[in-house]
Amino acid sequence: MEQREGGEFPPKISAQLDASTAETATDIPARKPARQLDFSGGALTSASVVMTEHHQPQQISKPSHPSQPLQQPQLVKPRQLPKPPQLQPEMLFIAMQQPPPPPHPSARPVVKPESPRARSRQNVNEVKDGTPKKQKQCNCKHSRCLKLYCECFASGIYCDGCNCVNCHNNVENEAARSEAVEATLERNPNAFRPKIASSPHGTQDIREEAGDLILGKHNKGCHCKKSGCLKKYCECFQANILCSDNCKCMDCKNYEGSEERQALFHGDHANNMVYIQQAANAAITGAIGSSGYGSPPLNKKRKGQELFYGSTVKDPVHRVGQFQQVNQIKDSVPSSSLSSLPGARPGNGSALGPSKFTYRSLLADIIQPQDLKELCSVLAVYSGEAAKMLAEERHTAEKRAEDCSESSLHSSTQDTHQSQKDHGTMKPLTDDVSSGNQAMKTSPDASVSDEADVSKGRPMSPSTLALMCDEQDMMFTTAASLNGLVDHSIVSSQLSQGQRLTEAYSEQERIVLTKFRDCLNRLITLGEIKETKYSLLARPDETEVTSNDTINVRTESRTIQPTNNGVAKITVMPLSTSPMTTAVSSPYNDTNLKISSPSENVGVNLQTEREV
DNA sequence: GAGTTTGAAACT
DNA sequence: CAGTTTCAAACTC
Repeated sequence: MEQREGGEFPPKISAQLDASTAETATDIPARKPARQLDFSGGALTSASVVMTEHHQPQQISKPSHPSQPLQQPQLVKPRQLPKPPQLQPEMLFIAMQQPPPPPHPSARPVVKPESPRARSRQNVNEVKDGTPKKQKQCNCKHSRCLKLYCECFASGIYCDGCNCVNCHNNVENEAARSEAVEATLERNPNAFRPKIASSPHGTQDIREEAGDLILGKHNKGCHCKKSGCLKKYCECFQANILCSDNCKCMDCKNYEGSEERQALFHGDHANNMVYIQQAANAAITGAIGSSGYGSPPLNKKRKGQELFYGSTVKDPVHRVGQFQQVNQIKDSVPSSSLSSLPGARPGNGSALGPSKFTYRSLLADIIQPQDLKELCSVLAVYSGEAAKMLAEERHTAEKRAEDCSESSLHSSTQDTHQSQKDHGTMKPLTDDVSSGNQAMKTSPDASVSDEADVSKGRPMSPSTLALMCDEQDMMFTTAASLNGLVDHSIVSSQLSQGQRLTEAYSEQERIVLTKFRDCLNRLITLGEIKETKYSLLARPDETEVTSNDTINVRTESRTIQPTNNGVAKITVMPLSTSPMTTAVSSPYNDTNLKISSPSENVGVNLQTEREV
């Protein structure tokens, strides 16, 4: 209710008729304060002019409308179905013009969401899971929805279906609305521009840096005093960004490394990993807006808790914390460049889009660029050696095949017998093969015999070959050929050179992938160790391991499935949900490695591709 | 759901 | 620019 004012003015301040209050009380249509009225005409012009040059220091560096992707969708109010369709294109257009605000006063306020609150909420509502959702409605009572207090207005959209009173933020009151926009722009040319500085590079960078911290920076900064910047009162917090040097907050706890902040995210949420992963996924996909993180598990703390440091703005702790964040950002990159960053702060440099959460890969410290290079080098070497070895073996096999062809007739019956017997022991053989190049040792001529349809004693069709993308298939044929079921002299003669090459590649690939798998397994183990460590640290109430604690050394199933088309999949399914996501690209053309985490809660899906 | 708290916006 | 008031959302009960 209108405790404070209602239709009454503050008793003591007679002359201080707030324009909006007066207007509200009297219901005078869109009348502006004297100042605004006086300049409305010229102000407009001036405002327009200003718009073209209103670049703020923080935003100048973004000629490419960084936030555009995020905001564009916001401009189209989902719930506006019944409303003027003609409006939306315009808004969209204006959105495109974002940096230079609408040149004409009549131009709808099209502007971008200004209030971080509005922005973040919108984001939440619209992009949470990639599916637009109904936007929250405002509840304005005294602003006629023509001031930035109103989320809708601040977002540059018409009110529609809101719970507001005496709303003028609609088509019917376009004139008043336009005036309000002008007035608002006059006061602050950036009023409708995003408050959170975003990446000048766009969302793609969000992906690229998903493994590290993703930062945004409030252009003006917050001025919180009592919330510790850990409640939604704080614009930074609401936008899920850390406070920056732009902020003038007191007792800020919204900085990287803040215990209170961590408690909020990890605290009583046993399943905090889910949130981490959500954030990671959000960052990766870039699908979530500034608050797409949803509602972080807010620990409803008591007031007393918020006064821990008692220090004022930007206390040393704060600065240290923020600096830590910077360090972490740069961690995955040669760290030499960061330590000397004067006043390095979150959001400095290439501030990324309104991201809400910062996630850092558990492997960030483990995997270094040079490691990847080395790995690729090793794999390349293996590949080369494998090729060499295969060539030799093939050569030997062909020789042997010639020799055997003479005696094959004699032994065919015997071999058949033998093969049936061996079938019983084939499993162990298969297992051996799956673990490495063992198969080739046990069946030197595998590459040759593989290409034959053993059961029918004739060459396999290309389609059949293509189907042989399963390791076990290869194992089977390998084993079968080993048993001499095939008349190599006949089969080999029918093989095309291309098929041979394909098989050779398969073997080669299998060797490389096996090595790569081993490497990944080690990597996973390291990640698990780290995760376990962090999991323990994340427990607010348990700083040390007790006898009841369980340190999860999880097991996972890993399978490797080489295929003939040059693509192999290594699927790792950890029991936990550690968000491992690392993109690996090799300097070598023939080893293009991808490690991704496509599923939300499940696990890691490691994919290895080789461009043949 | 009502009342309180909070901080941005608006204003002086 | 600083101080105050207004406002609506966030929060608490």
